[in-house]
Amino acid sequence: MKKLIEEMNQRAAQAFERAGYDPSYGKTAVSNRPDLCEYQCNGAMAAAKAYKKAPIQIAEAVAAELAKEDMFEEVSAVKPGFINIKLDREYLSRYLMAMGEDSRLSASPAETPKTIIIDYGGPNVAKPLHVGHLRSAIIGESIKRMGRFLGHKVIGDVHLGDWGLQMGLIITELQERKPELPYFDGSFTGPYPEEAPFTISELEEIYPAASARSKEDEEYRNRALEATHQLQEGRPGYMALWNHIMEVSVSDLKKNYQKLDVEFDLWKKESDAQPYIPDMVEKMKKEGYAYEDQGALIVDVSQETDTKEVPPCILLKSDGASLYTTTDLATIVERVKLFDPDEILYVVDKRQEMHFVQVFRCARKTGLVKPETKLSFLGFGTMNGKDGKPFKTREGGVMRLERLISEINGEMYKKIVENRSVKDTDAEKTAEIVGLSAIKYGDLSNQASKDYVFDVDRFTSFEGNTGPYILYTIVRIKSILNRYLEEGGALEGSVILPAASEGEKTLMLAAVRFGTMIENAFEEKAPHKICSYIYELANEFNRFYHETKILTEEDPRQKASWLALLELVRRILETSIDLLGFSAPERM
RNA sequence: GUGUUUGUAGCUCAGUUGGAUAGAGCAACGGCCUUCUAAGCCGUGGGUCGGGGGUUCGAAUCCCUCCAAGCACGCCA
Repeated sequence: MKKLIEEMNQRAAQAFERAGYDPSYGKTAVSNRPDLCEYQCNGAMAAAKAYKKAPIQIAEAVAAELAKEDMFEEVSAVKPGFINIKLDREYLSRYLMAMGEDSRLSASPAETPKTIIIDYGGPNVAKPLHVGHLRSAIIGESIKRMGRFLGHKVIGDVHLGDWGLQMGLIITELQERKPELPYFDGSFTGPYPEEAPFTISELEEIYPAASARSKEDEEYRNRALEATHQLQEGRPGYMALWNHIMEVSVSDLKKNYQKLDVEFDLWKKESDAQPYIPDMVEKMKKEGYAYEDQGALIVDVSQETDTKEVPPCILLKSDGASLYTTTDLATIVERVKLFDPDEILYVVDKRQEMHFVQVFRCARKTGLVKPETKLSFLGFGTMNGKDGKPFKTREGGVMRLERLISEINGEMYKKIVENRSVKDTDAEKTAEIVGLSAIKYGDLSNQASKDYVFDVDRFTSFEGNTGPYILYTIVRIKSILNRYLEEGGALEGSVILPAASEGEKTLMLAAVRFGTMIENAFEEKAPHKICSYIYELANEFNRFYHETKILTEEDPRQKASWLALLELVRRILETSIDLLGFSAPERM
């Protein structure tokens, strides 16, 4: 369905035309001065220059034309040349009813649906998820949901790190500890044991230990590098170990992502891209893109316009092994082959931006992707503690995601039990739902690209711009709706009457903005715009709620109208939080 | 050093892509519950939008410059 603002723009354009001006000046926007008007059009001031006329003169002429439309309650031209607009109440209520009929709540589905692969997650196997993985998961999941809501085909890929040096480190450390295992015996002909020689917790302890040692012990590090290389060459014992690591690790990862309500369509990994490397490298060599430099095989990706030096892409190290870059390029080859995507979006720590600039340039230059395929990078900032430094545990270590979640849930549980008389059986479940909203909303309400302060106390608060506040508002609405239904009321076919008060109209005007908001949020890959929108909508609802006694209203048509409005607001809020990646409980 | 990002109220953040008097929340203070969840609502105080220059009817927003902080800069991922 047509969005209200589009309808208004069209009328404004016509009004400009009728008044003798170019219709392109007829752009309207939500007012930034709600005390003066609901919508504004500033086109007269822009037109003043072109037509060499006083802006107020133009504004008055256009306003006179605009006032003829029954869509508006009031149109006026003000001082320098603003055109101030108030919407007609009947028009508004009719529009809201139409919105209620629309499965997308007035958002337009994409004209040309695209296939978009989102690469988010990026955890390494054998390493526990820590807070660094949180942002990628949360932001990526939200963008995935937004894209789908707008009709795109969005494929989420976890893109596991299973092939780099960390695997060599684990193998080396394991050999150090249990040299008698057959995996290290080059003459062993198999079969290898079916049972993994470690548990997930052992694995999670092995990696950091190995990583720490490799930083101090050069000989050890070289062995790890060699093991990595041999794994990549397909040495049977190492492959068998790799399989064990994968099994143990992936099931653990799946469990953890599930807790976050983050779901990947693909559980692809770096190693899946390996088969594509030889041909890709060969092709780049043959076509003259790749050449040897200081023993390594590189592709120059610098451009004339660069304001600084962009180092070349290293395809193969001097020892012949591939790297992160190689794998990412080969992954692009694989994705193009399997899905022919219109866009590949990487939701990654912004510190990796340079790496992706190189990869994208290389992929374009060497023709890995079609010229029209978009390769985009959404870099997010660091999650800091209250001290403004990267988030750590109290002891100064890396905070595991599991622990963060359980601490938040514990905090939430305490508050719920303190404040309300929910049955104890519900409290824990509710704490999980509300806790997740606290984490996700706390993250997503900030601009993705900026660093932000993760403040447990603030995020778990029920006051202010927080997830729990939004949920509380939804629960309030649901509670009224349920009561109404229990009384035998019905929501179907209700007529939404013109706003009976300013508060109600303000709520309605906020509701109407959903469609433009969500399209813009997806366009800009900006979940925080959903947050600020629903916060505003929730505020307007709470104001309305406070001044309006809904269930005791005596006029049945008015009552039914308000409930229809509440149902619409509920749907907008619940749709929005679903797009953010969390949900609301029935009670809290 | 080069490049890049950021700098808005005591704190945490918005700012509809150049519009009117820069907004929220927290914290502080003061009101509102026999009535749909007070986990709420209403109000008060709080600002040289890092500094300076420029572009124009109009700048937190665009350009220049300086200051401060973060981050990245060839075989880690």
